[in-house]
Amino acid sequence: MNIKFKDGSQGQYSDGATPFEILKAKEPEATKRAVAARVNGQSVDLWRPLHADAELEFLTFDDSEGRDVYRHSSAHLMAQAVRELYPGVQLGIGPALEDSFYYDILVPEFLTPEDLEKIETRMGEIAKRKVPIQRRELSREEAITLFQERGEVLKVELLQEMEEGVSVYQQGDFVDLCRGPHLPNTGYIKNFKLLSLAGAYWRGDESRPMLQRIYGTSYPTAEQLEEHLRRHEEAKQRDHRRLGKNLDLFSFHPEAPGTPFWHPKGVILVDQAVKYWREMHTAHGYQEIRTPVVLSDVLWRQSGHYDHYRENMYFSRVEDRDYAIKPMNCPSGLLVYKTYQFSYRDLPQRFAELGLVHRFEKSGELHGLIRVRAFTQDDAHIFCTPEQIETEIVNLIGLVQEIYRTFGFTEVRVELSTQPENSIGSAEIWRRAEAALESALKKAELPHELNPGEGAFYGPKIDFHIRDSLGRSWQCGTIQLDFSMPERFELEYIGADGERHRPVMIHRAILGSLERFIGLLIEHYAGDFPLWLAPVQARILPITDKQHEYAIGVRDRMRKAGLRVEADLRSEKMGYKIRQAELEKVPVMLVVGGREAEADQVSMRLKGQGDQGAKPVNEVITLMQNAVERKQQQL
RNA sequence: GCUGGCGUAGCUCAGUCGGUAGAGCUGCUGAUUUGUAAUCAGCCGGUCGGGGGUUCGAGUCCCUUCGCCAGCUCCA
Repeated sequence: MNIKFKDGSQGQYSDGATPFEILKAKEPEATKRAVAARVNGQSVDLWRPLHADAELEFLTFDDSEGRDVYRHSSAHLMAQAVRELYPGVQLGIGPALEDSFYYDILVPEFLTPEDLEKIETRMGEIAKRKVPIQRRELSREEAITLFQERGEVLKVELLQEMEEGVSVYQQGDFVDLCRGPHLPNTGYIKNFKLLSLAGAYWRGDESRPMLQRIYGTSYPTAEQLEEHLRRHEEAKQRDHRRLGKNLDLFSFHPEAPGTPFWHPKGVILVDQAVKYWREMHTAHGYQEIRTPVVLSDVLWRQSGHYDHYRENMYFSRVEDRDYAIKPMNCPSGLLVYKTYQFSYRDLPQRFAELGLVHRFEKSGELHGLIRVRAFTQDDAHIFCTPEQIETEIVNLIGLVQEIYRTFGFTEVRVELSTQPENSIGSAEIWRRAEAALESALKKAELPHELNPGEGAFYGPKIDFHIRDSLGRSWQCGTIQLDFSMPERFELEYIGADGERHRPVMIHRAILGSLERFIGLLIEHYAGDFPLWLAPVQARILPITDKQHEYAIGVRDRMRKAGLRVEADLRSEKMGYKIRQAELEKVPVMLVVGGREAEADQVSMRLKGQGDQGAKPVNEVITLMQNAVERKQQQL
């Protein structure tokens, strides 16, 4: 048979040759790196015999597909070790992740970290034996019998939902239901580490039993494994909860779980972000409103929140009347709109609101600033005619991107979420709304993923996601198109024809939650904020107390110039004061000794960059003002 | 909410087998007057998350409750 290779070459091989044999004949050295093959675009085992002409490619750990094979086989190796060590276990599923793998296992006894060590040791033994990993293709019936005999009820359940023609992989006594491909033998898995242990519902369903999920990672070389663990350690250092405490930005207290207490430095961060946000919104034709936090339950019944969002809401009852604490700002926006009589000439109307909303979250879902129970949405509701939808949304996408860029976020994932099960509005309305969002995304040339069934209950949405330090992705911005609320609240505008028409409503947030956004911002910059955001922009460090008066003078001049400046007047050595300022991540340190005081100068030291030499005070002020003005990432 | 883990001084953490709670940093006082990442000395600081129990005796063992962490589920 004739085999074509990716490099353009081709060769003749006898029928039944495996990719491994072909590679060995062609390029013996490369067999060490190959983990799987791709035949006519489909990934297969290196030991799968070929029987027809084909295009052949080899996958290594450097390909994401090859990495998945490596991790997937690692998961099998781990499962094999667990089965050998703990009788009576049942396997769930065990896929590869981006840079790790896991296996969900039903274990009669709870595993402990010590168990992980035992499992690791056993994995090492099995790997050393280089146990061949073999594929077998079975009928569904045969597979069900096989797993039933082995007491693998979970696998049988999976099989019952699968199509005819399945494959299993066997290594020694261990058999697993799996599509593959896999490594040729367990000896390929050389460097691995089991990372953590957690519960996970079987098939992600709260009502099903909880399995134990074991996470691990594996690499071909020890250096790569070390590097992975080091990166993980580093990521922990930039965790916003840790930095928030160290940098004195905010605190949490059991008296109000899930709601941050902002400290003075944290407030500066929030204020700077809001100041910029206001400038941008004014420039883009928004007007700001401010509405109540506690509103009558009658309103929430009318809006549909009572029926569709009640589990997440807080309620209050006074003087025999029921109130709800707002989980969203939209109903208030609608009430404001209704106080006006708008003509088509007045639209679009863009009402922005920094609204404090409360949403009840189950205790286990809270996470620092990123997942809280009370947060400030940088909300806005745009009321427009149906014809204006596309332009509005395309412009909005541009605004979102510009604002993210200013904060240094360049890696943003975009999703289009469509009608959920629990929703209001007719099928026709949903179809129109979804089509409108799709065409706006197309026009804006924004690559995006589809997230079916994840829209808001009143309309589909475009979501913007940002990753945290540990690689978890969080929704920030959102653009939601809503034909239903205007209907429910009977909004109107007067058209060119003199008749009453119904406007369309766009709900949108860019930062999403101020709290979440600041949390992600802290992690993004690892606390090293650009000058315009830094809570303390400069600290003046006099060498002896002879310069105190001069230092205070410089500090006050800089403050009058609009800069956030402190002076460290403690009787400490320079090295100590610098160390403190560096640890507190103050971007600019200004050392003043006798020489500087004499010449109206300061010695400028930049955080992480060291001494920049003496400069006139006015020059430093101008330099810093410019960096703030331009929102420079670096001074 | 669920599964598992963790709560000791303001912070980071020790505390063995159940036998009188410890260190460093911070803070305070004093000395020191310092030139680019830790000057020295002394002092203060604790209902061991809360409540209950076992015990002659509990930071340590048991129950319960609150909070936090990882993951699951759910969401900005």
